[in-house]
Amino acid sequence: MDTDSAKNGGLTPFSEPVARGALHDRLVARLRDLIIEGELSPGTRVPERELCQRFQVSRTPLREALKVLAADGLVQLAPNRGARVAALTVADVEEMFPVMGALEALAGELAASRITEEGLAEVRALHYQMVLHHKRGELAAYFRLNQQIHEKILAAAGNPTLAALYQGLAGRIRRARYLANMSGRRWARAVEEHEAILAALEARAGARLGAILKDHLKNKCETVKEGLLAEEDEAAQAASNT
Amino acid sequence: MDTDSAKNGGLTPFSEPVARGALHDRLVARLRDLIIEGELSPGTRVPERELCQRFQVSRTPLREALKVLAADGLVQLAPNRGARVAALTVADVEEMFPVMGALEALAGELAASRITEEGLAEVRALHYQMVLHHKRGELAAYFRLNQQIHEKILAAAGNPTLAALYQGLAGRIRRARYLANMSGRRWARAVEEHEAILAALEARAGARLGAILKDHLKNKCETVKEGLLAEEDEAAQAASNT
DNA sequence: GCTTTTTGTTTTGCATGCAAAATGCTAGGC
DNA sequence: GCCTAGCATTTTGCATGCAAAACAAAAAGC
Repeated sequence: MDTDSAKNGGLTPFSEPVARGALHDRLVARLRDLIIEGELSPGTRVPERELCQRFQVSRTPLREALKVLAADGLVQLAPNRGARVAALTVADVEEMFPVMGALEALAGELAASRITEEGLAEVRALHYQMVLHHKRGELAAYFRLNQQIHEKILAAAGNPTLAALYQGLAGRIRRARYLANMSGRRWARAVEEHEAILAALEARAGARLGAILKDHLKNKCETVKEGLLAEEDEAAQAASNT
Repeated sequence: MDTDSAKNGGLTPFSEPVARGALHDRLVARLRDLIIEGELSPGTRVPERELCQRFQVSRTPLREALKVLAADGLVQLAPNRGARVAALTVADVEEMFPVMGALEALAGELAASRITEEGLAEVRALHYQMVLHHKRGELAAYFRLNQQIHEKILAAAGNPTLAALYQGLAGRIRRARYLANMSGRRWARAVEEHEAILAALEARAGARLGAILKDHLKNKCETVKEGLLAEEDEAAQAASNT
């Protein structure tokens, strides 16, 4: 294959000279998007040279960005062998989900006791808008609101360390979201759980909220796992067709 | 002041040409030690140039190492302003302790159901050796064994993601350990808690172990906080004496 | 005397160059 | 025909060089 025509897939018509801010930080964000969107397939090598040309930057900032992403767990760095996009296996998700469950449960407990009336109102607004998106079957918009709600709760917990850790994990599985096609029943159940979340938050029932969130996350991760399995099957089929 | 005579403080008589492995990785470890040992005071700038001379490396790998440490939260990177050693405030510890509590509680739960008889025997051996060190008043040795026990539990949980996250946080407060001088009562209590930990682990009582660990960690962090407060007072006194 | 501006120095950030390791390929041996 | 050894190419890792931004200090203005 000649350079970049294959992988770009039409998404990036021109070279992308990123604009403002600290270069390596922008690269981190840019690469993150590339990985999440699946443009950089998991398991494949990260073509350092190619990306340099594409982003019109030298290797130094790009390498720095890769280091950061490696620390975040999105890529794996082998000495003298470059970077590979970290593959998100089902086993990985099964590892991550109890951890995220514990973290989000803690966030819920803290948020229940610390959230302001204003914050509560914001969550409520987000919640009902999300419900609306569910009714309309707008999955992407639903996901967006869903994420915002969880972020609000995390913020209300008032614990940046907790938030950072959670966001790190969430970032790693975010890619899987792109291929998660929730069944109608699962979706409805998720919305129900969100009703319970809001109720617990309004009642400021920390322990209960924690338990609900833990459970909610468990279901969410089941969804992710299904999507991942489907992807793996797909990949296996593609391999056998070669 | 001329170059490096002031800050090195006599601790490093010669230049330290580190030996084998990937350079930037070694630098990460080296800098970590420097920060933990307190040679790089919190809040101060990390003298990039100086460290380059000291380690006989160029700025590129050192900068990469700093990026990694920043991702770990040990240093803070300000754009165009370089790196500062992240100060560990009491507020930080108060943020981190509930998170570590949640993580270690989860680790305990998982470990209780997954630990092998052999693993259990290892923990038991470590535990009783630790008790011995307590009786002899050997604080440093006690700390080492203590840490090993927690690592064993973490390993027994069989969840590398969880372990990595916990180790990350533990690494950040490790520095504070260097100045934590436990009172006799606190120490005795910690040992008692460890007795309970071992008992719960042997009984494979996951939930109970989780609760104990959470509590144990709470006390541990109280100790750290006290040490930190003492340090802050010390710093304040030093400042007023200037 | 104090603030403010301007200039000089240091430091940071990025690009480039070069040596070593790894990868892929070809030729030779079994 | 298959495996192995040798070589060429690519890729990684580190060092260095240069421009811009930040920091510090001195001078001008009020």
